[in-house]
Amino acid sequence: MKKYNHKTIEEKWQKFWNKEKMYNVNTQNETKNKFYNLVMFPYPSGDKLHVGHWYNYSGTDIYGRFKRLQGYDVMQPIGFDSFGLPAENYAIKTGIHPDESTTNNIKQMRKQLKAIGAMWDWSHEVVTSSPEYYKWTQWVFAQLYKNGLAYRKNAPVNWCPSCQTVLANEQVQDGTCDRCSSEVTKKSLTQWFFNILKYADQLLDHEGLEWPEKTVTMQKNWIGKSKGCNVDWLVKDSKLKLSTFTTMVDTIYGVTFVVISPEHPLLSELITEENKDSVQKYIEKAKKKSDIDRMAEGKEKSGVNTGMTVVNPLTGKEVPLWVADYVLMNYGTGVVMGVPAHDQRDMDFAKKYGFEIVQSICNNNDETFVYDDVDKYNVKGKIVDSGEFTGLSILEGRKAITKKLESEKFGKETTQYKLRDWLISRQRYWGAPIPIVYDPEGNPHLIPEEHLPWVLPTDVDYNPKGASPLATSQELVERTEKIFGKGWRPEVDTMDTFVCSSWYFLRYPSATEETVPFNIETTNKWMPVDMYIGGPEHACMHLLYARFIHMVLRDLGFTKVKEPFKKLVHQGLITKDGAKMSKSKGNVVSPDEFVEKYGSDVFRMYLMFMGPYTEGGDWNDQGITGVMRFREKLWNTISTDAVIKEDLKSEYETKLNQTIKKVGEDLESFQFNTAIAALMEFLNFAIKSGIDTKGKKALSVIIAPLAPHFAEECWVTLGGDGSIFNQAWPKFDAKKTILDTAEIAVQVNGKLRGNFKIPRGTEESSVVDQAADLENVKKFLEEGQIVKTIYVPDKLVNFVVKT
RNA sequence: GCCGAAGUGGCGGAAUUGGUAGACGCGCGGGAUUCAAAAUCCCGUUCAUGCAAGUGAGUAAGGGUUCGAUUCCCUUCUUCGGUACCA
Repeated sequence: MKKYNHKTIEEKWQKFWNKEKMYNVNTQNETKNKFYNLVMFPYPSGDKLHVGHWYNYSGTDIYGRFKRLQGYDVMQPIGFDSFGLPAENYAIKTGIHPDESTTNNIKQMRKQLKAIGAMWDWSHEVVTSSPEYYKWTQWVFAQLYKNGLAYRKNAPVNWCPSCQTVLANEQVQDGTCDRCSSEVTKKSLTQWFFNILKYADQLLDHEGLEWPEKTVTMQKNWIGKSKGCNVDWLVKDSKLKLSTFTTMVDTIYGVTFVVISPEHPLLSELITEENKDSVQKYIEKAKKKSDIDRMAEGKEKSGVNTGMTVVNPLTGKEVPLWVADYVLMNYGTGVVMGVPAHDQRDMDFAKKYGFEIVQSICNNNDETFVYDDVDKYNVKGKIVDSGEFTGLSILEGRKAITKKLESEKFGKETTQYKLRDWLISRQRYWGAPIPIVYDPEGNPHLIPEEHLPWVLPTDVDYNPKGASPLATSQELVERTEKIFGKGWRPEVDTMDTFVCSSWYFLRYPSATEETVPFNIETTNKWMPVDMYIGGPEHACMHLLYARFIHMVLRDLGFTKVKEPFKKLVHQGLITKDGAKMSKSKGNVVSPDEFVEKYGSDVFRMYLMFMGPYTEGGDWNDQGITGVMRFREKLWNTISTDAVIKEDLKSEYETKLNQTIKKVGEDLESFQFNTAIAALMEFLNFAIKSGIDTKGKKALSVIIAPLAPHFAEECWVTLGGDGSIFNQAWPKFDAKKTILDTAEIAVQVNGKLRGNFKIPRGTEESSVVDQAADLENVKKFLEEGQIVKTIYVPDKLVNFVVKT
């Protein structure tokens, strides 16, 4: 028996896999059972890989290797999502070009990714900041543009007046700039949008996707479709009309005020002279507050009177028009009808400013209620004090009132979404340039495909004053004029990095192709992604954007596949001392020292043994010795000759079959912790019973996804041929997974009083008799009369005794 | 505020079509081995009580359904995550 030297052994096998190109997939080849195993690609940060990445990629690789052993042609690509803010900030700080720092970080991370010993297919690597990739990101933009899905409109950005620059949300701290602490304001810029709303209904349909229920719910809530009614209110002494959106038009007789958002474009025309000052002040104050600030103030409402009144189209009643920042401009119409009797927020507002509270609906017990759950009350309540509609059920009333409003042209049934169109413009340097140029009249034109990649200029000031960095490039202007003519100007904004990551899964299988973004035939062969693994924080952004872009390209005929990600799993978060790991907190745990000391196999097994994959957990290294001991014992057992003890042979068979079954099921469902526990249990038994070569081989194969280098070494030690990953997952005999004896628990009134063994399948009467005969059971049975006996075959007897 | 998830030994965690709570591992205690230590092996390890057999309590707290509840229902508390006051 040789000593197990993880360092040389792991190095040896990584070299072997590399040399044999074992995990490089030729996507041109025919395949009957492809398996596209995908993990969300990393951002190449200067922090390098931490244990959280290892956790993420270990689970991915375990699943991929498991699928390979099950006979699938597995493709498990990796790449880098390399455009983004951190590299740009680093450049501003150090003067090092983002391209240089990014390239260095990628080099570092490649090395670390290789140390995992994962079956990455490096032949299909993508780097989103390379011209070879972003050329096609620009092509994606072009497809949307040509099909009317990309358009320009004004949208506000965070603006630091002191730095003269646009700030990301994360750069705004309590309303101030995180660099210079001056107060951040809003500035309106013309920006590019993708019309994701057009796909809202399709995105709501998750049919056929094997996704966590929670994620589907989150996306549905994010899209937030709701049916309701727009109602028009005439403004008294004015020619203006205000439209409100409501999902509860049935309460329109209970309206006692109307509230308008401080950002509403018509607001300036809706203030009486005497209220001008106070409203102006209020608007100024609201402008400075971010949406998060507004929310942080909790239930405390604020508002101010415009002095105007509006007219209820059904009752003719005049109600006051107020301004309040609890009304958001970016949802509905930016104007809300106030129904304090049945809406909590309106109730809070009315109580604070003394508005009348008028009931217009009640439940079936004639009680009033706050209308916070549409579905709950649809069926239950009815309309009261509402003229001709009184007495109708809420649902009937809603229909009747909508109909009346429509016939009198004061309203219209409408559908609203919470989802907004996707703003893709960024006033940043380190991103894919938007492939647009403007003619001398300022009209946008798509840059023809022959000029792609429309390369990112290098002669720029990363920290410009007042405009996007690309605006400082002389070369970009010259290039534009040279190609398009005098007076033509380039677009200077770049694309949101989410655009880069919204189609990379289409690029992977075709990554070696230079003339197309992706080969349609290859795509139809390899898509959809069969398993997609990544953090739950991407539920509403990346996972929605990627589905959207995929749907657009699908509708344009580039793929026949309906949805990009068939199965989805979210790994849990690994924290350190309860906090997310970050350089700024100084709690980043590097995997490198553990890999050095224990090896990749032990380290990844330990990470997986910490708990369920989807839960994550707080990092500590206290238990890693247990996994280390497990590997040592397993190595000793496999590399030592032994025979199975005669008296334990049948139990051994059962245990082995049980373990093969259990480990297979657990790997399939990402319960790696219990898979490892089952392997440990089997090893503990095998040390007692002895194990033959057939058993050792089976054991090596089922542990291979978890400890790939170790398994390879076991395989050659056992005289196996080639790589263990060309073996098949062992079959188990279902009949042999069940022991022929069973243990019966005996309860009296549900309390355990004893147990005994029976041959499986013993007759009920016999088991009950034996149970009643146990000394400790007798004692309790004598205390009263047996009124009932419950028998669960091969499991339990419960005597119900009455005293 | 709203939405979602989760609370089990000293610690990480296991067990749910309702059927013996604490698998597996860490740690700890005892023993073997050793001149000694490390490593390794064996035994024990939810708490209380008892020499023991056993008994009582116990899965965040309180109630309910049931012969039987970590598992189902209601209420409350705590922690974590998400958040765009969605009319």
